[in-house]
Amino acid sequence: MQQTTHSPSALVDRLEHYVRLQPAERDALDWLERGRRRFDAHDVVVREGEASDRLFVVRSGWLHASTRMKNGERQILRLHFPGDIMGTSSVAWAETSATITAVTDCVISDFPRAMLGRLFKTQPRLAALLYATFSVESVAMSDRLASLGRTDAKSRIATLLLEILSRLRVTETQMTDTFELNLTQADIGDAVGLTKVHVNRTLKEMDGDGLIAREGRMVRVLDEARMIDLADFKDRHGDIATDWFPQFG
Amino acid sequence: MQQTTHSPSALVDRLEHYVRLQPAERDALDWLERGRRRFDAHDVVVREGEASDRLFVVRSGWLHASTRMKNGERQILRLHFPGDIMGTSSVAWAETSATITAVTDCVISDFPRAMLGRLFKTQPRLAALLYATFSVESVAMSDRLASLGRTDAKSRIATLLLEILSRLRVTETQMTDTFELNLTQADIGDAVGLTKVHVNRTLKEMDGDGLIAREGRMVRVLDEARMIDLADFKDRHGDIATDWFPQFG
DNA sequence: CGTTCCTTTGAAACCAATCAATAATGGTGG
DNA sequence: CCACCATTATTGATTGGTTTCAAAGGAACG
Repeated sequence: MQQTTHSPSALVDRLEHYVRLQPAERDALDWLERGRRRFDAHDVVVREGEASDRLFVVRSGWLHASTRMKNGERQILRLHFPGDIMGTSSVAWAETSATITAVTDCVISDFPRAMLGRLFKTQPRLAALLYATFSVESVAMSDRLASLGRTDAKSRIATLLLEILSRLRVTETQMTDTFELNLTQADIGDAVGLTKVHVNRTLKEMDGDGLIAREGRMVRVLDEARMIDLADFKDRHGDIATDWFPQFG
Repeated sequence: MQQTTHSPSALVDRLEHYVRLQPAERDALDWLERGRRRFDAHDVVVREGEASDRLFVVRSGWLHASTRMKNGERQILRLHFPGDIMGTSSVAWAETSATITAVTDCVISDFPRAMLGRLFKTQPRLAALLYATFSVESVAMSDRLASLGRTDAKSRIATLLLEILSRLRVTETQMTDTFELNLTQADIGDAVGLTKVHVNRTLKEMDGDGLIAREGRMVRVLDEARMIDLADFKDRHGDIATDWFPQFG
């Protein structure tokens, strides 16, 4: 089970990782997390193609966004962790573009997109911050695209593991090199474009290489430097530029 | 060569495809396109890893954003057409995350990210619109991710061709089923994660199937319905939801 | 008109998928 | 607490889509 933060708002926690927020800004964000909803692992939060004008904030747990293809195969598009905003395609369309599924038991909040409109009006600095974090996500997705398009199985899985590790470290400051991998091997395959069989063989190989050690669902990254080199990994979850943001107030 | 619009601003053109803009909003956008710079085909606009605090607007021509991997391979991350904003990773970092290269001769404008900050403050409705179009791009990238991860060569190339066609139709209203494909087969391979050799064989096969017809660089989509079915293609460049935007003024 | 880039084609090798089956694991109810 | 069931992990043999290597035409350009 994920450890959750003790702040009233996971989103505030995540964003304060980047900038110090004003009380009024914290208030505005807290509004986005008024409603709490609980989901069990494997529950579907929203289904691809459903009408929705809502966005979601992850308070605790892991989820993923996926799409189902005509041939029956599934592609996991992104993983979501505490502090993430999900369902941003709702800002562009009346229907969701992906299915959001709980990976672990989790707690999420949801709010209507109109609330985002109000926030853009009243809190321009927050709007800029949301734009910047969206950009971070977009670049992280580009990294994954390059990983799928131009690297082999071992590198793809290494990229995924490193990305998870990096993202977890944002909200769990005490994290080191071990974490609970809440995904099945089939899930991993759907995330990186491989079959579960080949994921299994590749994990075994990485284990044998001394890159990782596995014990049940716990994964320990034994040689992070070598793995970063193997995957050509770039950590996108460090600091971001905030100098261009409009002044508060 | 691409036909360019005759409006003073390609960005305004593209955004008015979604909402009717106020004069003050058009003015604000025009500011982003003050500086004009011309590039020849194959010129590099910015290189991955370079320091930059600027964003770009495409006025005419095609470009692409790519990244080079340690093994020497290249992945084309996205294509850019007139009206697109490029280099958005500058809103998050001091260094560019991708190399932007001119595919054709082109004209682009650039502006510092601080100008975006001012726009977020003074034009919240435009900020919301930029957020929404960013979301469109992000979903289009998700589509490409699923295409690379879970479909074969023919479907990947079909997806790419349909995406180009769809995007060109946004700014070139008279477009039908024929366009000049300004990419080499090696470029196409770098975009969809295949070798140029296999791209060649696959295009030939699609030609033989009656899906497309080629004449030099001109590509005609002969059976768009079948191609959409083959690629499981979703057109993301239609209308977007604007109801949640804050009121102007 | 030569040079360079791009396209096209063939043969062989390879990484990952498929097919098939067996072991672990975890949760559930009696 | 244990038997049972469903899910997940693991392994082997085979197939196949794509890459690699190599080389020859074509097209564009100065």
